[in-house]
Amino acid sequence: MVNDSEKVSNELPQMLGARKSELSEWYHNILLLADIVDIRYNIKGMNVWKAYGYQMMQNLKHFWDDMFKNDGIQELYFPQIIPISYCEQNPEWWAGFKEEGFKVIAGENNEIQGALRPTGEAAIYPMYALWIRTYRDLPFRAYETVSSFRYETAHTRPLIRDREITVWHEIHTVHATKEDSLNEALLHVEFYKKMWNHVALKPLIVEKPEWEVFPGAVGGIEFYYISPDGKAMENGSVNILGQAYAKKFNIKYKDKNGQDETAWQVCTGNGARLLSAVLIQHGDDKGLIVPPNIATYQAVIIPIIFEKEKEKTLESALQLKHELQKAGIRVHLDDRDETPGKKYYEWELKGVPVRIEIGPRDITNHQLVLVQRNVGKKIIVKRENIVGEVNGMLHAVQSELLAKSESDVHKLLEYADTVDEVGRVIDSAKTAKIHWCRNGKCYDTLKKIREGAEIFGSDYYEKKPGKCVVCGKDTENLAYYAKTY
RNA sequence: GGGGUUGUGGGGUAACUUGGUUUAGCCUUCGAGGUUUGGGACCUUGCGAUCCCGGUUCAAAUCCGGGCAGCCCCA
Repeated sequence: MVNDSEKVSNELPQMLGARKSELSEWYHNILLLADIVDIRYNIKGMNVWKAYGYQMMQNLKHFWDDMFKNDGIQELYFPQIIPISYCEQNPEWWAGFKEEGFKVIAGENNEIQGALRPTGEAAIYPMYALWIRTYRDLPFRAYETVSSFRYETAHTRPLIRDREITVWHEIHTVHATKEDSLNEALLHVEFYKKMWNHVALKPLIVEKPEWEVFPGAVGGIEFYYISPDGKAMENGSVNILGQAYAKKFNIKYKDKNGQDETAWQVCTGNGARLLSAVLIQHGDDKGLIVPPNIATYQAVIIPIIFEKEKEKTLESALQLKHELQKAGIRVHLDDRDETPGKKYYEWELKGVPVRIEIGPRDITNHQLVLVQRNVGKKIIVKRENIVGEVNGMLHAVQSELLAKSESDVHKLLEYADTVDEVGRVIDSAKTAKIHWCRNGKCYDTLKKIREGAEIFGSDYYEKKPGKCVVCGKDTENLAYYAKTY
């Protein structure tokens, strides 16, 4: 095998028009150029999924479909419109969404028929109340994958904050006891860990501050992505609902003695936002790097065509494609009549993890050239070993991306033990790790340190004796403070 | 929610300040034909734009108002 690292051009990426360090512009440009979503649909906060991007999203969806269903969680589908009668009967709930809610108007007098679901509970829980009758019906575990609609007033960002939140899954489970519901929540934390691992991302797993848990609920565990600019992005949450919703929606069951009991609930949700974190985390100055697990194409074959041997080369390339497909590798043969260089740049921009070059020289020597996208490593392999070599390279990309994500998170966290230090950490585009006594006053003090920054949670696992960064009180609680998306 | 700012072919831009010889220029992309093809090929040729509605004016991409959309900052 030959090792021949590619030179990285110092020029500004021609197609992309922005470096990774100019994150906002980079992200904006790449969505369109790499065919993820087209943001030019003329409704604020609504985008068109393009085939290349949508396939990635679907690959991710298939992962969660399998994971949930293999654990016995059934998939359901509820209507997108919540009846207006429900909104009227629950004025408190509706008040929370009145401004953020899309209303559905129809009929001769343009009456409000309902609202596009801003969240699933109002569609789902009234039905749960009908379905759940006895302890034998519990646990009841179901999920759906749909869109949610919120008329965001703050500025929208494609896939991160949209008015139509697409490919959004939410699990809603119902249990007989508090203990059962807590166990369920722990299971969902494990689900999400697996999902993040699948896309080679290292999450920060935190407990919500108690006042962000809505009244009556027991608690919440959230997954956060820390982006290269040090900002924190909420990206999946597990809500331990307690009995708050069950009481409101009248979700009861008869126990073994025939007594009515109120149920306990858990819900979780996340969607396309996870893909946005994947794109942002793994991309570089050349474009995207898509983790092989969800890549639309895991490998792309570029035939090196010379006029004399054109047919022979294309035929070999096609054979290669069939062989790789047969081995279960998602592969694309780019047989367009363009120069190879142009194709290299395009597929690098689109983030295909492995490139395979096949030309007359390779055919003669019974070899192929493989290039690994994330590091630019180029190797020559024997033709007969191609399936193993490609799979090996795919595994390498997947694990290298994960390792990089882990080290990046590590680099972006900085412990601070004074308020001044906290400010300095934020100014250096990082997330501050601090001791915090969980007191609201100290929380508010910190909120004033830097505009747009706040404590977004406490480490779910790590505890360590120390003193609150604000008041100096003893605490074992380690919290995170950052600007948030 | 408040403030600022921008809108010109698919993408990036020039002309806008001072309204008029601009047939709205350039780069890129895209189509056709040809020569090519181991890191963004070349030649010939072609298609494609002033966000929408209204106002001022002899005349509007250019000035004014509103709408919609984008971006930035603040809540």
